[in-house]
Amino acid sequence: MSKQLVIVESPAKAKTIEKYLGSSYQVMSSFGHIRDLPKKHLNIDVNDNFKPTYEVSDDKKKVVSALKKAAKESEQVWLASDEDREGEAIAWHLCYALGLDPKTTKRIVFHEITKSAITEAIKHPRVIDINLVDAQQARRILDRLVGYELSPVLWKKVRPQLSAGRVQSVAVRLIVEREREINSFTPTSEYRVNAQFKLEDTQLPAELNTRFKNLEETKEFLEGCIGSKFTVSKIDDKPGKRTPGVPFTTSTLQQEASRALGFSVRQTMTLAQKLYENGIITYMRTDSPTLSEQSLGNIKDYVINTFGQDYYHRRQFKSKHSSAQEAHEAIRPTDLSIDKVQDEGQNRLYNLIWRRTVASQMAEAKLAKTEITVTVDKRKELFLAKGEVVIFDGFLKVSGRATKDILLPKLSEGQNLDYDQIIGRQNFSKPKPRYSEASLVKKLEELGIGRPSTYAPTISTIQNRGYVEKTDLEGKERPVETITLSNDSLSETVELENYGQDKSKLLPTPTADVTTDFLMKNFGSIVDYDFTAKAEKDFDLVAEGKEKWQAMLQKFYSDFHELVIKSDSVTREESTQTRLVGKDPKSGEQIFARYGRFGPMLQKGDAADEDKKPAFASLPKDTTIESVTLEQALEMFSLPRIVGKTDDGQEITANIGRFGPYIKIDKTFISIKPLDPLSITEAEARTYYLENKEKLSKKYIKEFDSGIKIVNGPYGPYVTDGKKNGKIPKDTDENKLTEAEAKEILAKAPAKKRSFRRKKK
DNA sequence: CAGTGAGCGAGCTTCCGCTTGACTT
Repeated sequence: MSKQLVIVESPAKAKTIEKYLGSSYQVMSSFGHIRDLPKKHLNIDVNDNFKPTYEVSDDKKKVVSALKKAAKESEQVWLASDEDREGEAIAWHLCYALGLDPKTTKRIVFHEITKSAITEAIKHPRVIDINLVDAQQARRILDRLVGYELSPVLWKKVRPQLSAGRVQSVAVRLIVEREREINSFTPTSEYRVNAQFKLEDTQLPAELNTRFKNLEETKEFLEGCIGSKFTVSKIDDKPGKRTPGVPFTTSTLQQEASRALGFSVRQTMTLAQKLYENGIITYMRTDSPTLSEQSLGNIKDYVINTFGQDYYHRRQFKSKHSSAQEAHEAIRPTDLSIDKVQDEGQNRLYNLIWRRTVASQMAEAKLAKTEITVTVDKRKELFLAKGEVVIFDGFLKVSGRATKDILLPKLSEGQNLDYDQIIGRQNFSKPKPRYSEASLVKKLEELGIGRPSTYAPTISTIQNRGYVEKTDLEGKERPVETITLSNDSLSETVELENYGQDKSKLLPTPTADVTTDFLMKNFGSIVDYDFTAKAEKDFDLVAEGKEKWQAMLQKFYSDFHELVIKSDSVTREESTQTRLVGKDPKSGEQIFARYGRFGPMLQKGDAADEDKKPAFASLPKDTTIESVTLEQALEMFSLPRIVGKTDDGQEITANIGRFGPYIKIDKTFISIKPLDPLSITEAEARTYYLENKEKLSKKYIKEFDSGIKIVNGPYGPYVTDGKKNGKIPKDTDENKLTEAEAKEILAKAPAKKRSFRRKKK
């Protein structure tokens, strides 16, 4: 029995390829990387040419032993991991884990999963490209060095458990700097003027080609309009066009799914993974917009058969980003005749992919654009009316992009017009927008930072480490001045406009501010926006065999490590941005604002004073280390504040704690976000107390005499004895559960996992 | 979740990139 073993990265891929290759081939998958640097410790000997220690990852032990067994039973092994840096390294690691010779083992690659591509690949095997492997090792080791030398500096200088890395620290920096830009932004305003001209049975809306600096200039213009003659001076007809979008890559799919469907980056990837596993779409982690020749042919047939020859237009695509490795093709349907999938979320995403793919091979939409110019005889400014009508829909037939025709009325040059009304309205400038998950991914891709498989995890990491919070922001109101000309008389009004609302945006926490400042000051070269791009150039030199990876790393590391050593002399006072706010008039003690172990805080008294422990308090709402005043600080030290009594006579106190403002009744803490403990009234506090009581009454379904409780938890009802929790089976009614049954569930439940909570004093 | 924060010091934390489950009590 002569067997051929082909090893790919993805199990879904393995299934498809096996079909194409026939029975003498067995196709297995490695499930991605199989060996890595162990998580604990650096595992790189910086004194011995950066010698790495690799080991088979825990979760890959089973996979590796299965592959080993299959390899032994095979006559020939074919390493078919992806054709990129990581894929080459996977092939190389496989050689070591399976006991194969990396110099002779057959290595094959293909960019698309089609029968012809795969049989062609089998005909042209090569051996592992060790230069490409070395480029991957350089990338891997550099990331480990940066991550594992920089993070401990943060533990010491800023706060434990923090992390830093080539990708995440830049992502955080982007968000921090954008927020600062927004906060220091002062809106300016200008005045736009819009006219409605009267026609027999319709109106002509037009906007003035000039914007005025202030209300006076606007008023002067409108006064000049009184008694003026308005004349159609020019009617300009121009052709226009619209082009379809490029087939999806991971990043553009995430952006479009967010824009059109409101999906988070993670949601999109989970749904896409399902579609891929079911064979509905091609691989979803790709940086290439390229369509395979075979799929181009299929789309061509589909478009011509469905819409006709006029609607077809062939286009092929290449990535604009130099960092792209293009090991896969674009994300597209595997079979265009599938137009629906069962699951609703998957179906919505699939629809997006289907439409984008087909539209990319369709003709441009043709538009007829019209611009009508209206002159005002006493003024040099012009009114412009713009119209746009689709005369050939082309790709718009399937793209799903809404287009609205703006049809202008038929007019002739020289024709005079009367106005119905002319309105001048104040218009404020806006700061750059905050980053959303999707726009952050877009920015990172532009900078060449991160890879398709890491966008979603990176967004999770910066949130889990407490650098970023996904937040909705309430808007504020501001007055907007409007001046209207109607029937030759002017009237001024002031309206209120809502501005500054934001939904699901990434906001930096104080931790992000302090950490970014620290990194910028002491490790500027690492958080530089070009750091990755520069490193990539070096990796390319290694991949081309022009430089040894050890030499490349040595150059990087000697500079980097020096920064690490130098950073040791930064005082905690500096890294925590300690600021003297003032003196307590009562005790004369100094009050500081600074960044503490749990975020920004206030400190009264000097820590160096051995006799007296300093007092601590939270920062008041909407203040920062820089902005908090002495008055505000003193108020915070007056907390906790006695608010009053509950109707059953218990004392209510209010304070701010780790999780924000709260009230306390006996031993119960109740969060009062967004209220302020300094201003909450007794009545408000009582309402919170009652609501809390009601919630608690619903939490416990039943309590047995033995102390065993049936509780309504966030994942469904469960049984607890205080030490262990047990899940109630779905087919059991929690309301009818007997004590004996509850005990049985508890007996079977696994011991509570050890939590990593901090030890209490 | 649970209402801290100095300092002392034990022992812990941490990177990026490639894959898919397991499944929260």
